[in-house]
Amino acid sequence: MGITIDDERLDAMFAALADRTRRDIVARLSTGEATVKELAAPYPMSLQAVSQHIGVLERCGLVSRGRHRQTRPCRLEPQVLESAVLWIEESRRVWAERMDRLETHLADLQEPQQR
Amino acid sequence: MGITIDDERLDAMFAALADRTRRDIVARLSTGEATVKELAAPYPMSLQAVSQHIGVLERCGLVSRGRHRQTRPCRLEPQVLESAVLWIEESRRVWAERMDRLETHLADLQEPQQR
DNA sequence: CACTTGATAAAGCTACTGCTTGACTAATGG
DNA sequence: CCATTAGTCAAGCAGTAGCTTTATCAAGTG
Repeated sequence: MGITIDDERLDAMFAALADRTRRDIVARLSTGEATVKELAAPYPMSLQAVSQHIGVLERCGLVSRGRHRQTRPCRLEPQVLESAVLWIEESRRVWAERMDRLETHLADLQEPQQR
Repeated sequence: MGITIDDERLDAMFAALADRTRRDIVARLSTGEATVKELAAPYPMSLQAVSQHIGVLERCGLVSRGRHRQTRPCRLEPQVLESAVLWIEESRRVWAERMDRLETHLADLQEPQQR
């Protein structure tokens, strides 16, 4: 029971976000579309390397590429970020509930039974 | 400006969560402490492999290991999960704000200026 | 047409990951 | 004391990730 999110998608998404350059690109795209060349400009690596990073983001659904003249404008697809948040929040929820029960239990022990 | 979270920590955390076995261990630990042996039991891999996975989770602050008799009870440290959620929510917030402005702008274009 | 620009494809190289096995340590129990 | 249990350490190996360089393609521009 509980929300089950596709494991392969989570693998790919977390792996994609585990790279600073790719997180940077995601943050940049959250402010609007950009071409590969524009995205590559700030980095000391080749355009090809950045294109490969975008490929990783595209494969896990975080980014999509369109076509306009010779350029391939990239845009963020933020919906899938939701699945990562859902997974994290689920673990935190279970842990928090357990801590609540634990505190209640400890309080019960401390306070002698009133009967 | 805005919240800046330590990049190395995010690298390590997202990389740790990019593995199904490790996500599984995190989920298991959200329901309570467990020893290495207990955590390893469900998996077809060696105890050493699971111990290494726990090491990865420990290095990024998601899990801590205590000592009790011969065992090393592991427990979840869910606070650091917060930084991952914060990073994701920041990108989504920026994107959502931009979409709001875009909608407003499009509405302004559609509706002729009233003056 | 040839040339430039924006981008992908493919091959190769280094470094790291996930796993294995074998050896070791540390605490408990006969 | 020796044996067992729980776990770590270390070496090795196959597979992958992140880059590079070279080559190629596709869409303007002179």
